[in-house]
Amino acid sequence: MAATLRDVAELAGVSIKTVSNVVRGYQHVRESTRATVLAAIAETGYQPNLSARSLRIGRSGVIGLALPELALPYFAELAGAVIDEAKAAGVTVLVEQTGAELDAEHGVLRSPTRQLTDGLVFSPLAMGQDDVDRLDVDYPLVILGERIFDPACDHVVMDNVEGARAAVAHLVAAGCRRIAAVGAHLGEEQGSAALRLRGYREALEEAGLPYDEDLVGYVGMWHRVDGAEAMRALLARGIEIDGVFGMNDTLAFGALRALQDAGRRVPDDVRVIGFDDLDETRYTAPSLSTVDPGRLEIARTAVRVLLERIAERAAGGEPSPPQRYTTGFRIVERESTRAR
Amino acid sequence: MAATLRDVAELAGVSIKTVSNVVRGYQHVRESTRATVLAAIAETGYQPNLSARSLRIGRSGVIGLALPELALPYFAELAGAVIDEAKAAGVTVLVEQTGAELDAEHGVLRSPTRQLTDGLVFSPLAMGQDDVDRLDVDYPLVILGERIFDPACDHVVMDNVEGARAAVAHLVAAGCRRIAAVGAHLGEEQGSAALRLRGYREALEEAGLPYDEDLVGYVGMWHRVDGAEAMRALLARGIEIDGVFGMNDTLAFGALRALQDAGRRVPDDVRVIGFDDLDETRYTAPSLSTVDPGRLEIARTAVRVLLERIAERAAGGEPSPPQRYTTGFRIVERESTRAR
DNA sequence: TTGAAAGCGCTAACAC
DNA sequence: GTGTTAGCGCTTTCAA
Repeated sequence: MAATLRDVAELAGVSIKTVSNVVRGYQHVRESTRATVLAAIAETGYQPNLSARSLRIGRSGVIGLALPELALPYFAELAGAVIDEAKAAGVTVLVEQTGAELDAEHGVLRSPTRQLTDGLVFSPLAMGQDDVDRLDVDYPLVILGERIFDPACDHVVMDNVEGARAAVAHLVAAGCRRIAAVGAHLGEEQGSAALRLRGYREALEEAGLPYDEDLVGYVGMWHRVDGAEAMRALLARGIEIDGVFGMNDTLAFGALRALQDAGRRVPDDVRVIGFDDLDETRYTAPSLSTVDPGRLEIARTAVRVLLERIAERAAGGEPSPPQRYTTGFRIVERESTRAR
Repeated sequence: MAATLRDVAELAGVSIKTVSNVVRGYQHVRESTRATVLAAIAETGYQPNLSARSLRIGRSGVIGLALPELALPYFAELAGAVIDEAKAAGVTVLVEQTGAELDAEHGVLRSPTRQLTDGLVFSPLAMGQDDVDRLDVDYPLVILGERIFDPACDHVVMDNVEGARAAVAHLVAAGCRRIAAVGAHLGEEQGSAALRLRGYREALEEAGLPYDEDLVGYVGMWHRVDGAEAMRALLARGIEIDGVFGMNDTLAFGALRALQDAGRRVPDDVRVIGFDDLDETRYTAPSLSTVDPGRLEIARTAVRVLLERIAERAAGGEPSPPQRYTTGFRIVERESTRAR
C-alpha cells in the first residue's frame, strides 16, 4: 500500500502536521526536524494523495481542455501547447473530444468530470449564439477561437474576420479575380467558418470584386477530405477560378490536391492560401501560403487567464468581469501564392 | 456552493445513504423514494464530488496517457483514439507530453499525477533496455509501440520489424535496388527506429541487396523537417537512390518534398514509402504509400487491457502475468510506389 | 515550532 | 428498504 502522512509521521516520530508542513514547504520547521522527516519520506516513498488534498482544499490541480478532435492537426498542435503551458504552471490537463457535435459540446460543460477539474478551456465548434447562456457556468471557463457575442466568461479569440480578409487580400494582390472560398458552413452565423466567410466577403468588396455564391464551397467538417471534395465540386461547376481561400490549412491541403488532380497548376493557374500555419503547409508541393494565428499565444493566454481565474476564486472576493483577448495574426507567404 | 449528498438528503427528507443508493443506481430502492430523491437532485443540481468518491473508493475514473508530443500527427491520432475508447468506457484521460526526453519519460512514471490516475498508457521513445526496471511500478501500466524486452507490465506493440520489412519488400518488388532508409537513430537498439531499421536490413538481405551505411539517414526526431533534412543530406552524397523508406509518414512527407526540390520525380525516378497511414499521406502529391499499423486497434487494446488491470486490482487477488499484444499491419499502396 | 483534532463529501459495513 | 456511522488522507485552526 502507498504510504500516508501518518506512516511518515510515525517513522519520523513527529505528528502528521509536521510532515504536512515539510511536504508543503512551510518555512517554520526546525532544520533537524525537516531532515528527519525528509529521510522518512524518502524511506517510505511517500507521495501525497491528490484526491484527499483535492477534497480538502477544493482544488485538484487539473484543468480540462475540450476540443473537437485531436485528429485535426490544428487542435492537436493547440492541445500540445496548452499541455506544455499548464505543465510549466504545475497543472495537468484532462482532454475531452466533442467531435464538434452540439450535444457533446453541451455535455462537456455539465459533465461530472467538471467536478474533477478546477476549470475548463473550451474550444466549441457547433455552439452558436443560441447556446451562449449555457456558458454561464459556476466554474472558471475560458472559451477559445470563436467570437460568440458577450459570453459570461473570458474568451481568447483570433481575429477570424481580419485574418481571412488579409488572406483574401493577399490573393487579390497576387492578381486573383475569381477567388473560391472552401470550408463554409451552411447556415452558420457565429462560428469560425462564418467569420472567415465574412472576411472573405469584405476583402472582395474592398477590391471591388463581386461576391458569387457559386465560388463558395460548403463542407461538413474541416478535414482534408472535405477540402478535396469541395474543391472538386467547385471545379465541376465549370466556372473560372484563379484563387482559392481555404478556411483552414487542412482544407487548403485537400483543395490543392484536387486542383492538381484536375490538371490546374498552382500557383500558375490558381493560387491557394490556407489558415492556421500548420507544420504540414511547409512541405506540400507547392508549399502553402497561410495565416499564422499565433497558436502559441492563444494557448499561453488561455492557460494564464484560466489559472488567474482559479486563483481569484480561491482567494474569494468579487470576480472581475470577463474579458476578451484578441491575438494577432500574420500572413505567411509561401509558394502557393508566389508570383511567377 | 455546490450541493452535497447531505443537501439532497435533507431536501428529500431521507438519509444520505438513500441518496447515494439512488445516485449509484442501487436496485433496492422503493420507486416513490427514488422519485423524491431524483426530484431533489434535479432541484439542487447535485453532482457527486469525484475527489471525495475517489478518496473513498481508491479509484478516480481517470487514466493517464503519456506520449512524446501531440504535434506529431501519429500521436495526435493515437491520443484521439485512446480518448474515444476511454470515454466509451466511462473514463477520462489526462494527457502528458514527454517530448521524447529520457528525464521526462522517467518523470512521468513517478509523477505525483500518478496519484490521480488509476493507471497509465505510456508510449516511450527515449527509454531503452537499460530503463526497463523503471517500468516495474505499483500501478496498472500499459506500454505502447515499443518492443522493450520483457517488461514487468503489459505492452501493446505493432510489429515494427515485420512492418518495415514488408514496406521495403514492397519497394523491392516495385523494382528498387538502391533504397535509402530515413529516420534512423544513432546508437539506438530497442526503439521503433532500431526495429524498423532491422526490418529494412532483413528485407534487403532477403532480396540479396547489400546493406550500405551510406543509404541510412540519421535524424533526431521524426518530424517532417527531419525527413527533409536527412533526405537532402543523402542526396548531397551524390550516391544513386531509387527508393526511400521513411520510418514514419512525416519523415516520408519531408523526404518527398526534398526529393522534388532536387528535381527527382516520384515515383518515376524514386519510389517512396512511409509508415503509420496518417491521413495526410492521402493528399500529398503523389500520395504516399505506407504501412497501416492499425492505430485504432492499438488504442482499443491498450485501453481495454488497462481497464482490465484496474478492475483486476480493485477485485483483489493475484494479478495475472503481464502480456504482450501484437497488432497486425498492412501495406497501403498509393501513388508514390506505383509502377508507371 | 509542533501537536491534537475537526471535517472536506463520499461509500459501505452494519443495524434496524 | 432505509438510517447511522466510521473513515478514506489531507489541510488547517487552535492550543500548547
